[in-house]
Amino acid sequence: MLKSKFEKILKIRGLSLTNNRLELLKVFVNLDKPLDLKSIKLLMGSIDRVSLFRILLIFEKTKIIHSINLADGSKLYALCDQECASNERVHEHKHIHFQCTDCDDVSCLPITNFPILTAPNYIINNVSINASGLCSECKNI
Amino acid sequence: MLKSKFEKILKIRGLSLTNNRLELLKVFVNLDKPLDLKSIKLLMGSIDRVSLFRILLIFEKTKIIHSINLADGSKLYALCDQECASNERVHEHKHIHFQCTDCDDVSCLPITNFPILTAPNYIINNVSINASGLCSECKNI
DNA sequence: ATTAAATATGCAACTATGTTGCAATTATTT
DNA sequence: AAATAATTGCAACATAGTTGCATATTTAAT
Repeated sequence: MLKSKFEKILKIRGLSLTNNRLELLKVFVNLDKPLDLKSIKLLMGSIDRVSLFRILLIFEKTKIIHSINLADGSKLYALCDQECASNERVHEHKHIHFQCTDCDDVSCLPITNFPILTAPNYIINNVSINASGLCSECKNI
Repeated sequence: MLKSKFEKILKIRGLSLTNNRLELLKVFVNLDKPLDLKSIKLLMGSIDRVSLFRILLIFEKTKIIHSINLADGSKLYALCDQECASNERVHEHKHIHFQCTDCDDVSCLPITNFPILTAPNYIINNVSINASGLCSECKNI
């Protein structure tokens, strides 16, 4: 029996194959954009709240997804790209999360020169940047 | 009857003088560092939860304080400095919130050159930066 | 294929932050 | 000092997130 790409993603990380996990994984892969809990709940149908939280947790631990805390206090969950998943150390993101103030969509900014911060007498190990404004689609409307 | 500096801060913003408001203001002014809700509750004694939230809200609206959403999802409330309070437009912060991974204290980074971000096809209006590492006190221990 | 062991699920119950409506209390105004 | 306006505390609610436990499902072993 052939394994789907979803089943492979779980198997590689040593996670057992369950309906809930496959369903949640499909939601993330098919939509491929950061989602808040409310959207995930809607898309997941009748899963138990606790089970959902537990799967989100284990997906985050095994780097299938990562969570994003925006500057406005809202929280999103998003699929990890290759860089996320391959980094064995701290789950650090050298990308910038951008929220469009028009369409509310959150995406990663295509930025090459991640700013390097220095401050006298401080040792800066981690920098997290969130930006907002108009995305490429909304700026032309 | 002479007005205390706390009473003046409230009066200037057209807020009526109440014990709760004066007490909360004193907490912020005397400690002068970002506080999470748990700490504020402890320091405030027997105030009702709802009243506390309402005062935090009105303090934020009148720019006595601002709230900080850290990259780890935690939320802090902190006194505004002059720049915050004088800015009539969006309550934008051209400073960087820094959390020490050793002592957990949150402070503002003394940074002069706030990085300017550009990305092709995006209009970036607001940039929020959180950093972590070792503060000036902990790095020497 | 069946069974045993390991794991995941759903439920009840709990904590924390945050919100709304309302009656009682406290500030401010006249 | 009285009338008006604003604030307070309470009950009740909503959402995010957690823990313990019995039941159900998956996986591993026979």
